[in-house]
Amino acid sequence: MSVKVRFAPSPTGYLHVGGLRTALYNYLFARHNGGKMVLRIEDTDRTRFVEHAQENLIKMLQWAGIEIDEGPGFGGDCGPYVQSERFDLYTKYANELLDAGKAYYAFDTAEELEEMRTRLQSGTKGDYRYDRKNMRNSLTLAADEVEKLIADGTPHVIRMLVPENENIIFHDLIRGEVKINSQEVDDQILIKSDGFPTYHLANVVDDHLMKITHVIRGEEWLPSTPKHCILYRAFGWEEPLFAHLPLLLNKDKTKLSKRQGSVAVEDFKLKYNRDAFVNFVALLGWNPSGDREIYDMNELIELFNLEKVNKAGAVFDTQKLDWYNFQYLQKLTPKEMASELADELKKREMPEMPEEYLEKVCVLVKERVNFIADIPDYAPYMLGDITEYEEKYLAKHWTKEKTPLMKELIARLENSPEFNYEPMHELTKAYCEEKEVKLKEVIHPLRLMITGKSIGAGMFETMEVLGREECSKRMKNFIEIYG
RNA sequence: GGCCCCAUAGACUAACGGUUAGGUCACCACCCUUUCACGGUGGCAGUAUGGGUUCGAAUCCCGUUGGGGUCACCA
Repeated sequence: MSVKVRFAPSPTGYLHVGGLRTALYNYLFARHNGGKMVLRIEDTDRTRFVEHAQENLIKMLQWAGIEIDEGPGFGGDCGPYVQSERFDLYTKYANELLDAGKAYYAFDTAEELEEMRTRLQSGTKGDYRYDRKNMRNSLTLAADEVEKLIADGTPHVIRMLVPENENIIFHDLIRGEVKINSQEVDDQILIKSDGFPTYHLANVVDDHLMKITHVIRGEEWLPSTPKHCILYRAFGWEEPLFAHLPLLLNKDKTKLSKRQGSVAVEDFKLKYNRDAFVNFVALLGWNPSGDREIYDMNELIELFNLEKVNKAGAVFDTQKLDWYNFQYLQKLTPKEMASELADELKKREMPEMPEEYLEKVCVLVKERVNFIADIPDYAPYMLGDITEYEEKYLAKHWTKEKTPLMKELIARLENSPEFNYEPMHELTKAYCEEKEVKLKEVIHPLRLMITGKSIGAGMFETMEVLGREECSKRMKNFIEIYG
């Protein structure tokens, strides 16, 4: 049987990085096995629906390079792929369970349930499960009474009838055998009083109908998997294979959440290189063995397997992500870098510059920044006039006494036949020998004049990019102020 | 609290009974050097704990401790 997996998010806002990783693993698994990737939108909670969330979800998946084979707007034989459009299906299957005596109606109000919980809580066990024997439902009420309540339009839900004292065993591809006694499983609501299904019902029905072979999802679903198993059994359907992925964690090891930093993929999209981000996320919880760190999408597909997915959660630490960004930044072409830099300039409302020039700037400083967007801060002097001279640097490397020495060097540099690295370097070295000073003695003052900062790329490379005219202007300007 | 899952350095991880426990990020030092980086070399730092099983355990089993997840008419 060919592999078919699904990513089934709720359209409740942005795409969470944890969700993206789940989607990525599903995708890698599907592609590795020549299978299909389904996108299903789980929008059964109408109160949490967010406009445009679906489009955003899809946009982010596509940005990450995750291709969808079946889903809303992607075609496929098992549609529709949006649960709110499958409404009738769930009612039909719920009724099937009702008829088979594997589900029942319940008429309890929110207050009654609340009461029930406080009552159970005060008991010895701390058991919050639905007390089916003492509540208002079709198990405790007479048949004609139930009929009447429904006919009167009394709000009601459908609950699944969990078998008593039965061991629910399922095999998880990552965790091995997991066993839970049905005593621990609640009589889960299948159909809410608004007629919509809950996640559990919709999920099981859809996974079955869509012929999903592997359910790969986050570990937070592990505790409710027995419910799903009970449903598969009640319907007499074959269960898919389950794989519960380790969670992505905050620094304090709790489930990754918004409170402790960005978790929206769109935020990362703004800052990070796509391939760097995917590479990083792929290796959070999975590793193909070996000492390599850099993998492109095709390699990830080729190497991915569920057996090597870890069991323990992984802290989402952006420090390493920054390093990945640096690695991928080095691989970009000058043109790609220049285009990013141009975008950044625009964002900062800085003057536009010729692409050719920006390319040179990027090549000059790329191994000194983790992000292209850092360049305007790292080397503002490449993108505009010098606004200040770093105080400490000035104090350390400049005194008025240096004026004659520097003036003559400036004159020679200005007249260098080629305003390039090599001749200027040679010229300056020769000058230092002649004057019997170390190269450092003149390079620091030069850097000060040209950049105003103590850090930066090689001096003559920097001057070459800036050009003869600009450098000449800056050197003269400096002498005028401090000479 | 009940149930479930998990446990290799600060972080990500390798090891699938036999290694001086390997790699990467971060941090530190040195080399390179024209400052800062890059690069190179080296360093810091780990099998939570107690028992078993075994000739031999990070690896298998049990207990303990610790952490997490989950217990909704949310997914």
